[in-house]
Amino acid sequence: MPRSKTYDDDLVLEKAMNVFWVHGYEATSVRLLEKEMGINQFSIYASFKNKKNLFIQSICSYREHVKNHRFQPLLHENAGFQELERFFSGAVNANMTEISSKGCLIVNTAGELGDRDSDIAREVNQYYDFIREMFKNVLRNAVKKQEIPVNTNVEQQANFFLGVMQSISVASKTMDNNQLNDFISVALKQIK
Amino acid sequence: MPRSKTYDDDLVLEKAMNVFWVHGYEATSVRLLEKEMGINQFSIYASFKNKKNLFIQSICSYREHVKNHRFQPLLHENAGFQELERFFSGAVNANMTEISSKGCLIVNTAGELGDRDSDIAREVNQYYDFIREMFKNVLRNAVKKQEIPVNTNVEQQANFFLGVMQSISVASKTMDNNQLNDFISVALKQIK
DNA sequence: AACAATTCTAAGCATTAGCTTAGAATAAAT
DNA sequence: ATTTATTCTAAGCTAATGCTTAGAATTGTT
Repeated sequence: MPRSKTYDDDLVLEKAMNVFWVHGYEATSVRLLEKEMGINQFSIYASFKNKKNLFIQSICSYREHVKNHRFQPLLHENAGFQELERFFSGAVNANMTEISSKGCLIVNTAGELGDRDSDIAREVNQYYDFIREMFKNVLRNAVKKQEIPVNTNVEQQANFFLGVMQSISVASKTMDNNQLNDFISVALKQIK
Repeated sequence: MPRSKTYDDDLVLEKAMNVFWVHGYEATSVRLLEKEMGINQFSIYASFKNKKNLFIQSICSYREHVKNHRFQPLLHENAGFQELERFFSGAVNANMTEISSKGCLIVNTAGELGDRDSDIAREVNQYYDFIREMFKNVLRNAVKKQEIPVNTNVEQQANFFLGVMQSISVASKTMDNNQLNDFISVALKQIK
């Protein structure tokens, strides 16, 4: 009986996610959102309640985006150190191809909002916990495969690489590629 | 002949710096600034031209602040690896004492604005260049003192520690102290 | 064909943003 | 004491912010 929507929620959400990714939360206006999403303000609020909720859903959308496009090799059952190496060098190359790096949406958010908003902070922490567990699993596999020493402190190394990931997000905005390669090169060889 | 000012430019600038440090650039309104600086909007614009210029001068103020309060041991003629260790563990402890870490104003700025504004980006890069040179000097000293191997790639390690510094700024907002200690512990022992 | 449920358009709401201005207050120089 | 240059107060400017609303348009169902 009702009139049907002329847009797809997931599709416009992904476009919103990209706007937040480029401009950050505060600097993204609803006017800009309706322009980039291709729908009216009314529709935005009808589908996503308000700006903050749209942002939180954008974070979820980003999480999926990144699981499919960046973390996939690391999420394989037997992913080890080789996959970890490829992941970080891939992260640097990804920044090289773009004119100015957007960094990681979640890291950007943590930097911009800190824990000022508890709902958003919760999403950030969930994301980090997920990545820490992913790294831990990869490192355990790497030990099994004898790619890294058996006495490796997996928890410690996972926290280290979580920090490295955050650093790449920020550093890719100011460092050039040689500097970035220096950074991940040192970060990776320390474990051997 | 003129009426004399009732406030000190440097003093209110430092207060402005602190507001930007806590809230970031966009989220800091001129109303909030006049409240925290203790002077009227007119006086702000008379003394600092506009918000952006006030921000840039705040960055300079921060640079001095940090040279005197954080980098001083590293800027000593013969500062070596011991000073580097103390610097990073001190950075973690500084975050521990505060309820929620503010991070580093410059790293926050790089994260929030990227290179969207070229004037601000220039200040950020100047700051990073300064720190890279400082690290290089410290590392050269550390080699001389035989605290680290003679074949250390100083340029590479300097870029690494520049990344580490940026990471601490971001990570201190979400990681707890054990996690942060894991991070700098790995970052430091790799050079041995 | 008429109905009913929902989407869309476009205008408008109050609030806040960065910034400016007119005029009173002040203090050093004459 | 008057002048004069400057600072300060307080009000107000335009534009943008997040969000809402009234009403026209559209669609599947009856």
